[in-house]
Amino acid sequence: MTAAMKIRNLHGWNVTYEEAGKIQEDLREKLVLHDEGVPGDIRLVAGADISYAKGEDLFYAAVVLLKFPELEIVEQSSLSERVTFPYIPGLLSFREGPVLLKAFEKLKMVPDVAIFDGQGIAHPRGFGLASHMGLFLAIPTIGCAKTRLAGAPRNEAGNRPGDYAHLILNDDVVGAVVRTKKNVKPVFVSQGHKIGLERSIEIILASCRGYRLPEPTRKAHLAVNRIREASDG
DNA sequence: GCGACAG
DNA sequence: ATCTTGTCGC
Repeated sequence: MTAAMKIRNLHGWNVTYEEAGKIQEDLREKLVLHDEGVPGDIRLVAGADISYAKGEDLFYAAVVLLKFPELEIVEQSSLSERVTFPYIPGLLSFREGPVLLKAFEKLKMVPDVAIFDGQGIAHPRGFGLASHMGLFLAIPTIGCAKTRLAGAPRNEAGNRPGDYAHLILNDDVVGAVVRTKKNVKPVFVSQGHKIGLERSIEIILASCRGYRLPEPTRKAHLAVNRIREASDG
């Protein structure tokens, strides 16, 4: 996870909102949207999440690595850092990306695929958080968001776990609304980088254990909140 | 101008 | 995302 550091330094995160949008448009062309480098037999999946107190700029980030398909935690890393970039729909990666990348850099093992709490290409400029992280980490990534940012489901997803409906944006399939649990709102899955949609959906479903959100995301969420409260905040 | 808007 | 109490449903 060290190659990412060079790329990030070349990139630079101190940009205007307009420049950020332009960066996304440029980088989206570098995305690989098919299963490339994704082992046929995945053994390690990563989940990452951020937590912070309202009105505060101190962010806590945590990444957990789970053995797959057992989904047992085998490694995790975390850190806290000041963040000033505001939350702007469509530019989330510029706010949460830097600290998330640092958490990944502290890992000893490299995951076969990483799941992020946000969109992959189901984004206004086709370059959401998961895509951004995938390009910088140079590993397969999947976006698994709790709500919609862009696109519209072609139809309503069934109510059975595993049912899904394609997400359409500008006549393109950019993801899927996936039911991970019966009678519970579906999640928005989209490929981030180096992976295709069908494989992304398969991995998300195989990562669920009775809850709406996949285990990597849940575990990272629990971990980061546990760390934040233990840090007096 | 109006509505939408990941976390 | 965070804050926050109770409440409805399987």
